[in-house]
Formats: sequence, structure tokens, C-alpha cells
Amino acid sequence: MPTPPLELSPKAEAILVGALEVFTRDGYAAASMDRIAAAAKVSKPTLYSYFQDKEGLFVALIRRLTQTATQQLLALQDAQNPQLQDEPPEVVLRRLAHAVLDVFLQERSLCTMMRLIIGESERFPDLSKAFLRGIEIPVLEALTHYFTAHPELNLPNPKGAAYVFAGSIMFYLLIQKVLHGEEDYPMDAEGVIDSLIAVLTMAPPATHLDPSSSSL
Amino acid sequence: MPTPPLELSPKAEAILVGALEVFTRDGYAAASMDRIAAAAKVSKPTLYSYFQDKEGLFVALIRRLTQTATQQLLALQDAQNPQLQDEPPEVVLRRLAHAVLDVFLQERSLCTMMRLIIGESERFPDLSKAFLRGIEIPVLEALTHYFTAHPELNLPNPKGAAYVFAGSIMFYLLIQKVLHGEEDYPMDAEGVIDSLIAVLTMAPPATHLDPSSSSL
DNA sequence: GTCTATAAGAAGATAGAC
DNA sequence: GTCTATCTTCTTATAGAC
Repeated sequence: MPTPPLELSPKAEAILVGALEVFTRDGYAAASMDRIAAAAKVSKPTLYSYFQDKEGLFVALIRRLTQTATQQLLALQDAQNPQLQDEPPEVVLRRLAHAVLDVFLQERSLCTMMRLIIGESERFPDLSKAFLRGIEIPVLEALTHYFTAHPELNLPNPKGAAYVFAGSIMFYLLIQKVLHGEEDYPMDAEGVIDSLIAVLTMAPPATHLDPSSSSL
Repeated sequence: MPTPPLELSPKAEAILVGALEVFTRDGYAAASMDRIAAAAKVSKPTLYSYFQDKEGLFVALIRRLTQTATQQLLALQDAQNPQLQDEPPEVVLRRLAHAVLDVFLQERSLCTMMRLIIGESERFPDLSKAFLRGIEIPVLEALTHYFTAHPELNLPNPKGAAYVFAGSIMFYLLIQKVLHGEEDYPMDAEGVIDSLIAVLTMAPPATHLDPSSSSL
């Protein structure tokens, strides 16, 4: 747990909102503290009284967005945990895919965050690390754990299968929502999810109703 | 074909090499024309005599990298085309996955290009478009075409399956090579490819040797 | 064609008034 | 605590010498 629950003063919140707007539009280097102060409707010295400098403000913003995403994904996991053993994998995996997509589509700042983290990954390697440790690695580990616990899916390499699952969804978001592929090459998320669930669950012709093969 | 074969003078090439180095390290906005001129070992006015301004230089660089990637992938396709009908899908798909990975791993500037394009996708939407039209969309279309021509794979949605294939590989590159996940959560590419080929080809138990189901 | 030197402006950060 | 005004530095881009 790198950062405590983190209660912020209202003014600090306002600054982060303005910072999100400007960093989103301009990127890190081209964003100016003047424009951020204007967007947050505070003066520049006030801004510097809440955050040490531009780097500190950017790091605080991205860490907060990362935390938001982590919490949303944890809530997802908690909501699904009681059902994991009760329903067939194609149902569980499909619901999970939809839920992850919804988290990113309903909170569009998470797509922005992904873009900023990737774009600034050389200047701010710590933010990449926080993104990986807070979001991507936990997701991959949870998927790996699920695939390992379901040998009836007949997946030879659960960790690799986790990359296939997460990669399909994140790549879809990247192409369609970050790079705006919807304009040139629109694609329904449903088609990606259909294919993903189909390929991950259709290994054995019809063993889904046979619980004897699962010793866990 | 948005740009002709594009022969550049040696000095323009040197400038692009320097520009790649500096843009890679600093990103677009933080890169200075002074440092680019120094890296290319020319003076600033020379730089401005070959490229209109900073934007023009960046666009020229990214377009050139995009073209390089496109050409490498086209060469791949040509090399594989004669074999597409002769060998079973698990062999063709595995070789393709390895080849795409190799293209990006051996020419690391392509990973850099991906990072820069994503990071600057709001400021330079035309570069995103060129990346999508020159690389991602052709790859997705070729994969869709292949999956459509191989109904024995039993993939319900070929376009979605193309996203699964490309997404798994690109996500692997993004996590491991762009965001440097290798430090925290190393993963062998082989495991991803194994899973990918397994899930895409193991739908029917053993119909690979039955050509009668393929009417194309 | 290529350079040195510079113009014109915008950036991050702060001193000091209130 | 918050603001106006300012300092310093670095930026892009070019004028003019060679």
C-alpha cells in the first residue's frame, strides 16, 4: 500500500480536476502551470502551496487515477468472488470482460490516464510501475489464478491465457478509444468478447456440465 | 499510399536519427530543437532548412517509422502467402506471432514509435490515423481474412478473433517492453504465444486433417 | 548551404502585499 | 491563505555573415 486512503482538501481536489483537464489536453510537458491554475480557478501561488511543483502535481494526479481504477477493479472482484464457483466459466468470464470494459468506458479519464502513463513512461518510470503494480499485474494474477483453478478449460499455460484475456480487452480500448479507431475501423466490443469467451471455453466439446473433472 | 517511396538526403537522414534519439528520450513537447541539432551534429538553421518546424520534423519521423513497420509487415505477409494453404493453422499462426514479435523486438524504435504515437494521439491525431491505417488495420484485416478462410477453426467471429490475436501480442509488447514490466513481472513471450495458438486452434478435437469442410 | 548570434516570447517558480 | 507582479531561464525560429 504505497499511499494511505488520502483525504484531500476541496481546493486540492479542484486543482486536480483542473490538472486532469489540462494534462489530458496538452500532455505533461506542454501543459503550463498557468493554464492549470486558470482551469482550477486558483492563482499560481495557491497551486504551488498545495503541490511542490509540476512533477509533484502530475504524479499526484496519476496516482489518484490509478487508485480509482484499482478500487473499481477490486470492487468488481469482491462482487464476483461469491459466484466464481457457482457459474460456468463462459458466464463468469463474459461478465468479467464486460465489467472491465465498463469501468474504462464509464470513467473515460481512465483511458486518458492510460495514454498519459504510456506517453510519459520514460520520464516517469515510477508511474508505469504504479500502474503495473496497482492494476495490470493484479488483474493478470487474478485471471491466472482463475484459469489455474479451472483445469477443465484445458488451458496449457494459465499465465499466457491471462495475457490473452487482458490483452484482447486492453487492445480493443487502445485501438478504439485511445487512438480513435472507431472513425476508420469501428468494431463492436461484443464481437471481441464473443471471440474471447469462445476460444477460451471451447477446448473440450461439452464438458462444462461435468464437475467430476474438477478436483478443486 | 499517402507518401511516395521517399528518398532522403544523407543530412536529412542524420537529422531524423538525432530526432529519434531526442524525441525518444524527452517526448515531443520537452524535446528541444537545440538538442536535436546537437544530436544530429548540425546547426539549428540547417535543421530548419530541411524541415519546416518542430511539428514537421516530428511528423516526418513518425511517418517514416510507420512506413518501416508497414514494409516489414508486408514483407512478412509476402513470405507467408505461398504457405498459407499448405500448412495447418497452428503452424502458420505460431510463425506469424513470432514474426510480428521479432519485427518489434529487433527494431526497438518501433516500440518507441508506438509509445510516442499513443502519448501524442490528442495533439497529432493524424499520426494515430496513419498508424491505424498503415499498420493496425491491415494486420487486423489480414487476420480476419485468414480466420474467415479457415472455418474449420470454428471461430464464431473472425474479426473479433483478429482482435484477440493482435491484442495478445501488442499487449505483451506494451506491458513488457514499453512499460518495462519485465522488471516486476517478467513473462516469456513463448507462454503468450502458446496460449494464443492453443485457444485459437483447439476448438474441434481433431479436424485439422480434414480438408472436406473447407470449401474455399 | 551552413554557421554564429539574436530576437521575441513563454515557461516554472517565488517575493512580498493583503 | 491567497493574490499580483516579477525573476530567471529556456524555447522556437530567423537574420545576416561566410
